[in-house]
Amino acid sequence: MKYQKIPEATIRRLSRYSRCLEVMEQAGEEVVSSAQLANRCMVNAAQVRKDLAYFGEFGIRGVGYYVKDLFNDIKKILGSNKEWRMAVIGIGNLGSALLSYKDFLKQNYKIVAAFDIDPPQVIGRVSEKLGKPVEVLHINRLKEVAKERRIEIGLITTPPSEAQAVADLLVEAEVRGILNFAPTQIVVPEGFVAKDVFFTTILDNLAYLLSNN
Amino acid sequence: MKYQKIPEATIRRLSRYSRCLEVMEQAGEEVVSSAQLANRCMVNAAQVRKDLAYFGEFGIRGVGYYVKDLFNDIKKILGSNKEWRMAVIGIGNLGSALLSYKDFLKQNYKIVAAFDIDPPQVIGRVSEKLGKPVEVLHINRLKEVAKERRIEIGLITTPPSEAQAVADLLVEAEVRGILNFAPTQIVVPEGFVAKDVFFTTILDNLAYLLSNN
DNA sequence: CAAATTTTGTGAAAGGAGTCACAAAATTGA
DNA sequence: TCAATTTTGTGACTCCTTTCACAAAATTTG
Repeated sequence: MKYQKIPEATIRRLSRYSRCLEVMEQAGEEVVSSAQLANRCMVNAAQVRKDLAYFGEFGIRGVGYYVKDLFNDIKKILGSNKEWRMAVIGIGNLGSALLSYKDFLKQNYKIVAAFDIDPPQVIGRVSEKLGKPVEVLHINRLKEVAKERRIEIGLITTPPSEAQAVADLLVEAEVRGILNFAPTQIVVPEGFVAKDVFFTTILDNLAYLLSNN
Repeated sequence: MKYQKIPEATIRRLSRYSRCLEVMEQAGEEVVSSAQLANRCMVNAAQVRKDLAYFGEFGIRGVGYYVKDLFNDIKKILGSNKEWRMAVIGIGNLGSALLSYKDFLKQNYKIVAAFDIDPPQVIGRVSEKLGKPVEVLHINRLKEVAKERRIEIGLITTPPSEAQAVADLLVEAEVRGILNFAPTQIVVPEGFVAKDVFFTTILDNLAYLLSNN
């Protein structure tokens, strides 16, 4: 396992394999071949093996992969075996949706704080749907609370005009991971990671495919 | 402009260029060079020119691109110049969020219908935030209403267990574009387009980057 | 009006990612 | 125990995407 740059596509696929393996494990399946896994995930069998090869040898020749072990190994690779503590900043519609997104969020991603800027009807409101209730706090408490609750990921759901300012606050609070839902590109310093989720890009993509088929 | 398969990455970047150009146009900028545009979008200048070259010649040598014209041309390419009429199926938290997502949705993507299965507290409820109010209807009216309101894109925000069934309904109703937010892979026949938005994949990606830096 | 400057459009080169094909390793069965 | 079978791990190949580099076209300047 000598070092190589790992393609982002590989990481995305690992996440997919992980989802499949979870289902298989729950279904009581014990062993899976690269061909079977590939089938379920709609990819090439060699692709599955190549992706895994970046990180080591997980299979047994002539047999395949032990579902349970592979599932754990992939989670370890992705870092999704640990619990990630997240904060939502901007409690409008999308922020509220995320706060009660139980069905969509895997158990290891926990929202443990929520912030907004002042609207009195929001501050202090409590979301109880996801395990422990989460109280909405004023944004000026971000730094203090981030430390206290060991927050590692911030979800930005403010209007675009505020997104970069919020990102700066998160950086200051040493929250190293940012997922930005506002339709504006976020910039963060070295050592931090920001991903933009552009809703519009996805729709534009769909529109293009619909227009040209 | 002879035919070539256009990479999906190109389409994603065009959407990005489009967003930048919109801002530039509003700022009153009239001309932009590939280098400037590339800078703003964090890509290579040759990349910008190559991407555009798939579709024709839009620039003037020695000058650059007219912001307004290029913006229009790209919208035409993407099919985002026309109005797209959408329906949300599954009015839980995420569905509700989408219904009032004004800030995040561009003007040409309009939600003109909302469906759910039976919960009486939801059916008949009206979302007014986005221009015209949208009443939540029972899912069994999907086919009829889809035709009536000329719906072209369906947004699936049901629990994962129902997602494929809803997709099948949309196919039956000849809604050709599907954006699926449920964490399960959707399959549609030839001639239809389905995109999955896996929230968890994005978070896994972030977790990986945070764990390995 | 011609030389200098700018910037596009594009062929060629470089770099990555995906697929193929097969040796190596494990198992099964006679 | 050994041949047949299965399936992994991986080098080689192919295909696709990005970057480079430069001729061609337009503008600006003296």
